[in-house]
Amino acid sequence: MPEISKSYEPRDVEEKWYAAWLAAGAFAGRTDDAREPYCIVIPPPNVTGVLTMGHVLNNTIQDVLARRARLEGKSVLWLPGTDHAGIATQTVVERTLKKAGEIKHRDDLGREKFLERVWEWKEKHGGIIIQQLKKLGCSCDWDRERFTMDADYSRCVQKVFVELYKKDLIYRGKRMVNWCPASLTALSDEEVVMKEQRGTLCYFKVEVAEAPGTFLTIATTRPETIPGDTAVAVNPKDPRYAHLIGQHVLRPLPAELPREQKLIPIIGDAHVDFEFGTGVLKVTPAHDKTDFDIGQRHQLAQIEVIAAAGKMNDAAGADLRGLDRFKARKIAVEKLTELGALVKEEPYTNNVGYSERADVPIEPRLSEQWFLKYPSVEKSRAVVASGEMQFHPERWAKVYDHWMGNIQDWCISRQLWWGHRIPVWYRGQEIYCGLEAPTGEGWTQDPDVLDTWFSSWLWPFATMGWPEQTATLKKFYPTTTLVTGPDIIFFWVARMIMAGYEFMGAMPFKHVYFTGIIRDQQGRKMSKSLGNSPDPLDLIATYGADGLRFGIISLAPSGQDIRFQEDRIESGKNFCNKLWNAARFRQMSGEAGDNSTLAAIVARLDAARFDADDHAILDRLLTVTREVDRCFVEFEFSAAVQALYGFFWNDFCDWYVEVSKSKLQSSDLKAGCLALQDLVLRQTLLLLHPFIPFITEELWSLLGYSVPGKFIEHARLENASQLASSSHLNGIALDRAAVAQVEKLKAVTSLARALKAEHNVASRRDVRFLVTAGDAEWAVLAANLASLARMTGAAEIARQDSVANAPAAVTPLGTFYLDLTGTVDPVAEKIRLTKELDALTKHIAGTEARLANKAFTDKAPPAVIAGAQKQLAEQKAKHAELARLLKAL
RNA sequence: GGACCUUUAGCUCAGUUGGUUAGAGCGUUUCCUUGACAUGGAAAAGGUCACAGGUUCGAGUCCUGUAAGGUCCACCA
Repeated sequence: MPEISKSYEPRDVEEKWYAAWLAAGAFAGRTDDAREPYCIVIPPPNVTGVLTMGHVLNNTIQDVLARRARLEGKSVLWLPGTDHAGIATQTVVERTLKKAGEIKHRDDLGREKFLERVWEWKEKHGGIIIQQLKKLGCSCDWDRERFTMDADYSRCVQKVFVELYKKDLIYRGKRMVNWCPASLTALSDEEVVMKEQRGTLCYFKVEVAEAPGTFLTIATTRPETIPGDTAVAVNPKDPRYAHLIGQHVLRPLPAELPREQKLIPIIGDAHVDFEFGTGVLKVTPAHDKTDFDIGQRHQLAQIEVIAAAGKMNDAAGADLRGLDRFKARKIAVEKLTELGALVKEEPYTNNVGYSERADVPIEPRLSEQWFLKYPSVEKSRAVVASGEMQFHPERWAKVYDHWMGNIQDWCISRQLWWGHRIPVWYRGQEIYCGLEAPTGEGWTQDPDVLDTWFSSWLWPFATMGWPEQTATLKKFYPTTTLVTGPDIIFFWVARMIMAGYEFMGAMPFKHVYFTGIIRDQQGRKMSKSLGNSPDPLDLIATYGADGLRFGIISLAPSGQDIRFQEDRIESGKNFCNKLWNAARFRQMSGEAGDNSTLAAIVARLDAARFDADDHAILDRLLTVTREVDRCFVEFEFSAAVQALYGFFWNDFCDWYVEVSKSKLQSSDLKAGCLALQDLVLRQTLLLLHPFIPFITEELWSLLGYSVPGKFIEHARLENASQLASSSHLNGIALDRAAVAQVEKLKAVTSLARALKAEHNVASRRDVRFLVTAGDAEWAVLAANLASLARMTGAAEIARQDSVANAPAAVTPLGTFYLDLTGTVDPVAEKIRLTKELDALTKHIAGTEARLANKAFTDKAPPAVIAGAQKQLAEQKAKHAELARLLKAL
């Protein structure tokens, strides 16, 4: 067996094992066995993307789940892939080509040529994030990697479109949509983010045509759309204006129009809030969603004044024509001023919709688009509400339910080139929808493509070969767990559920785990533009993939946003080093580990020869195993990692390994002690493996725990019960008294060390402790004298009947005196003891008061009362001893 | 406007159905290279659990309200 080096160097180990796992086919999802399936489909990252901290968190969790499931003996498939990410990718490629000076606009290339370039780009950059996921250790079945624009995947998308079209769930209509003037495409409501914006509220007056000299004042944030106004609306219950309904006003712009063309009606509509502004609303049905609705109710004309790219068109009039919409806003105000129509301007803050991708204000615009009436809504809503599909944390179920209850039709067409082309053809008034182009002359296909999410929503089954009833679908659908961020609960999760019911007749996953959002120290979301995100690959280079994984999991509490702290990643690395060195110590202490199964090792352990420390560490091992178990059931990964950290560092290394150092001197105790170390190390490696797969695999191998030629990942050398229930450990009769005894020894050690530290001899290893103790207490101490002396750095620990004039500590196993004749400062010692005594006196008073309270003794459960009584007795005993020491000074 | 979340040590967070003297990591202070590990060991300092009421023998934990911060949804020109 090769010698374990002094410190852990992740790089070589990681590369070696990843290659070995791939070579062994350890990640292959198998359909040819009878084991219980466990399946995760990856949230497909954008094909042109690079790994972010969000990906690290999300994919680490998925890998943890997949690897744990493998260790539990399940048949695991983690299905990977990437998303074509319509707008994002098209924008990136177009921008790059522009920068290179190749084109001014994608039209310069034309659709076919441009798409060729996007595919080239995809081939060149598409694999980057996949390689990065491998560096992180992700155990995906890479042979099954899918892409949302693969030929057969595209086929699924088209099939789904055609089916929904035939069910009349997909329809085309001229509607008010969110138009992105930068990308020149429609967007769904989910792709629009509201941003607060400081602007101006502009008040202008219009004359009532039927009553010259009477003016109405209107407040607006968008004076540039005045040429598109086709009415003025007031609330019919508003006493100020109700009598004017049915009359007309003269719209001030475009100024050049003749009077009769400026006349627009005054209408009454309940939507108008008479508290707001002046209570008079200008109605622009072609450029505002609410106004569009009002226009529908009153059959108003729609005058479009802003063209697709956000520039004013001819209808906007001579003054505004050709101007950018924001420039036009200023000019419109100037024009109103010239006309004497401007009343005032005041600063105003309101919310404006922005295109999430292009980050420009969207323009509500009338256009011909395809819409989807969501299918299987009720089932999808009910499955979450009933708890049949579980959200973790549960509260996201409410958010989901609220959205499902207020669901709006989905605008699925996009005026882009990169994406799935809409399978619809036109010839004159004829429309044909089908998988293949219709036969006959003169048909032209709809130029639009589908929203990226219209392909993503099929991900859980389109990746498995649907619509064929493949073995993969049969074995792994519905999948087990989806791990994703709550920010795409509507974009993706909800839609996948609906698609699952509509096309598979079953929910797509049983659990959805929502990770937190990773933020920087100031609480800002990590983003490329802010430059506040560390590069995960740098972190891997510095701390190792295991260190990064351990760190990110440990700082990710379930369901809360995460403040990133690099020192937690560092502590992940340190933990790996600790694990490494504990294994090193084991290796240096004696022959290589036993390579039989854990169950066999346990069977050979001679429980009768366990000492108290053995019982104590087994007790802790059992506890942490069960705790990790619970954490997996409840999706509390950071708690699992913290439990393992505490167990291994404090209970095993700081105590058990330290006390072992004495036992290893004894030929009598050595074998048993090493066997127990092996047991703990094996179990700990198994429990840790899902979180830190590389180092655990390496140590498992270096310690000789492998069955020859196999390793943890694919050997499944030990079956599910190993990990899940620790049933093999349940067979060992743990001695509770021994466990309690070790707790006392730990307390004694700590108090003795503190005593030394307080007297500035912490580092000396030649001090003597004198102990006054009862026979029973001394018996315990005597049995552990060697390790106790080592742990406290004492040359000797000796029993005495009484000790005078020495600093002392009252411990659960007698009073310890520090034998430092001549160096005691009675005054300081007196102050120290008095302080301790005072604190204790207060506690005793508190406990006594509690026990004297009849209400307490009547109503509190007996166990609580007994506990208080026991506590009081202990406090009093300690108090008496302290008082005696003080008196003796 | 509606809903949800958060508020505990200098920082980031735990704290299971209410029950001894509220914990961890990092940071800070002091000491230590003792034969796994200085990526380490030992000890210590540091908290009126946001605030105000209430329920209870007992509240960090349950209820009501308030404040601050955050997220999502809707949106009034």
